Amino acid sequence: MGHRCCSKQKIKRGLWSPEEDEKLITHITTHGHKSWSSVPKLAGTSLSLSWLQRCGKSCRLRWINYLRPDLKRGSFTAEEEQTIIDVHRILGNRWAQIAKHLPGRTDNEVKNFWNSCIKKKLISQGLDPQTHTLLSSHRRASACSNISEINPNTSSIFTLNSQLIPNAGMIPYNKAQPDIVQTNSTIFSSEYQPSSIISNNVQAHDSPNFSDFPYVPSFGNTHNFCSSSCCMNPCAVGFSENENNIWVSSAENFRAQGFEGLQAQVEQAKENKPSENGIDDARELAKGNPEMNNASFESANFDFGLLESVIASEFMSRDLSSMDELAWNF
DNA sequence: AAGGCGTACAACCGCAATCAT
DNA sequence: AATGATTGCGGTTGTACGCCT
Repeated sequence: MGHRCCSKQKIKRGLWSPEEDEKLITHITTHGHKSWSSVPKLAGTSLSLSWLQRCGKSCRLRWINYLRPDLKRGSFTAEEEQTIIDVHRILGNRWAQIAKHLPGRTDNEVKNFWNSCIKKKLISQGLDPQTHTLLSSHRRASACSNISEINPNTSSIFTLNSQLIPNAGMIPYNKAQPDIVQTNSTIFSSEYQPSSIISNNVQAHDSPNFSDFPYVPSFGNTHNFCSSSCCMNPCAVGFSENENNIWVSSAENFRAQGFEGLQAQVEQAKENKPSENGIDDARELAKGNPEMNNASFESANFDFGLLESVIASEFMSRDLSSMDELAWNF
């Protein structure tokens, strides 16, 4: 066994001893590492010790993951954890890329933390750790069988459904400021202040004419997001063309149509193009149908953390040419 | 006290990309 | 251009350690 690069040599494996660490640190800090394959032979000689019986690959890994002076040791903070989740939602298992957003952390560390902690946490919240969407079992469990029972006081013809995750950073809608989405992050409050929201997972439970209706127009200034009838996981989110509107889709719709399909629907509605999915109705609403604008949305809840993260990913794809250029300003 | 088990994390492996010749 | 060496990466394994019975 052993590495091909050093199969002829007497190579030690397993955990590193303090002496081995010392040899490697001394060598790297004084000579650097021009070639990792030559490091083992050179390391130790300056201390009049025997050469390091490790292969270059092992030396490199030990230095990068453990001995580098700029590493941040200790447990991950809540902010780091959230960053990992957010970037993972965008990039997937690209640990090296994710680690670049966490100064002092290595890809190995991030990967281990993901596998040992975050993964389990997401699963316990009913989220698929790979797709970040609601697991099918939880989706079924959270589905509302009778919305009017849950929210008997609402007069709304629509109920916007979502699951509410604790500590997701939700702040109640502020009537004085007509932007409907507020979070405790800077993404919405400083950069974008959307004035309305479009959803294509709205259930028009009182009107059979709107049974497959895909959009909801402006919420207006008098509605909030602070009550409790819910079953939608807003997994796909995007901005409309003028960036005053956000559209939100359920996990089901996202899978069925993909991001671009949903965005196309929104754009189609804005351009007055009829479609087979009730877009004519959406168009009328978007133009300001007063009956619809009077609809109450007192029953809507959102997972703002998730919403924010998905929108963040939309920022990335719009503003940056490459995933590698992700720049975070939290 | 000792063995079993689960967890966290360090380290290894194989592969692909990149570099040097 | 071809080829071997090196580097970087993600998946997987191994090991130390704490907890429980």
